[in-house]
Amino acid sequence: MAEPDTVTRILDTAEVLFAERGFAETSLRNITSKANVNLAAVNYHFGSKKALIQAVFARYLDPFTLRFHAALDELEAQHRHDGSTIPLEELLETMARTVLEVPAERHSLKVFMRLLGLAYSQAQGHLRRYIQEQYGSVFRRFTELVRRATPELPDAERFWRLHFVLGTVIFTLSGLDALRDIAEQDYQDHVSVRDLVRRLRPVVVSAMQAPLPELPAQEAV
Amino acid sequence: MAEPDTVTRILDTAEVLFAERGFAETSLRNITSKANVNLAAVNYHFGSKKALIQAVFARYLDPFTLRFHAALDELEAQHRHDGSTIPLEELLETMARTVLEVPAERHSLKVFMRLLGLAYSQAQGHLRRYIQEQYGSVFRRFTELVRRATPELPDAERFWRLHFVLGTVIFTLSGLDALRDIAEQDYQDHVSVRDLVRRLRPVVVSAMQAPLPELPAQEAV
DNA sequence: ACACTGTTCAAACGATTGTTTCCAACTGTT
DNA sequence: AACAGTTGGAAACAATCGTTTGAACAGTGT
Repeated sequence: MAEPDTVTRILDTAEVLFAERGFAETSLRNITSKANVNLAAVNYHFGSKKALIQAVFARYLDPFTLRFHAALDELEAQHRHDGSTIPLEELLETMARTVLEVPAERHSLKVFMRLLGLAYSQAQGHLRRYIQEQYGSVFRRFTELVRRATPELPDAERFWRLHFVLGTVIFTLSGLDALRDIAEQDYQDHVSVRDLVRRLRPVVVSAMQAPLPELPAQEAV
Repeated sequence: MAEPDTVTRILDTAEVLFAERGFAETSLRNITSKANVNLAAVNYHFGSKKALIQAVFARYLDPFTLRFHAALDELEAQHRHDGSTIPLEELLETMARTVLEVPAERHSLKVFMRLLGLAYSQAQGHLRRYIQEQYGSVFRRFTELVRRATPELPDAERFWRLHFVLGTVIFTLSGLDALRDIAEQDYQDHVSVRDLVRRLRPVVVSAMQAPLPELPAQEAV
């Protein structure tokens, strides 16, 4: 088998170690020694550790945004000539399918989700800002379609609910290994990622379609 | 005003810095200089940085478990003499009330939630293990009550759904500041923590009561 | 007065971090 | 074959990390 080139070996090793231990807890020496490349290679090829982290994300997110845009194009085309709005279930289904599809090619979904979870829980959130700036457009397109699919929801309410379910998905899938251990020993429940997605589906839909909250209690202190 | 003692000053400063920047990214020198105590004070009073982190959690979780046990006692007593089972909404309501109540006294709920989020997203999860071991009993008691409140759910399904909503709550409240910024500038929506809890209520209830997923791939091996 | 306790302090320890330097090895063009 | 430019590698860089040390300090009891 032909050895992958240095850049690829670094990325492959880095994403696994980052996912396992976090960014600050993973040293460049850790990565380079496990990847069998020289320590200086990271700074040579990527410039800095921070740039390496962003490169790891880009390798997942670039193909994801591409495919997701394509999938949304197709979805919109289907519903254009009959003039119907895309139902919420189809939107969520499309997103789920794309998320499952992308890393399945070469990388691991578990790693991808763990990285996303880390990015969002990251301290001052300069990673979250990077993701928001770099990939915010596809997210805005998605939310606009969700808006048309759920006209009964006030804009602010929909915004929060989308983040509620985002939390559910990222939290669950990024902590998958630990949760799976507990589930197996407590309930003899052997669950795959696809099982989990199947379990998530009705929960997410119900969450989005939940009744509106009662009117805000008297604000002001 | 009387200066709090050294231990308290360290804890007060540490929890804020940990919540802002994470555990690995916050150095002891950072904490001690801001708290106006000597660097060696941390190792003297707590033994190690890891022990300090656990102490920060204990200061939140110890009073929480105490009050939550008491609240559940009261709830069970109310429903004992009329023989009814405690409805899910009341269970969730009680938990929410306790969570809001505890840090309100002296510390910040935002900090508490951020710490919880960090603990769960933490790498190898030795913090999660610590929390699980130290405070697992109150969580098990709660899940057992939820079990009686939702007899129609298979055990495994309820387990996963509880973690789904746990993800929603922790993810949302721990990333509150960043999300609030976006919400305000995009929707002129000024939310307080209590607003968010009000918004969470119907979503969480609907998520727990969502229809069962379509037929399992292969349940019960 | 002394000894004993718990606490604070400045200084240093060894280890590890991200990054840079300098030279050898290689690649492709002339 | 000779050169120029790119890539690889071992070593060193300065900075920062958590932790330890030993002395000074303040009370308390005898």
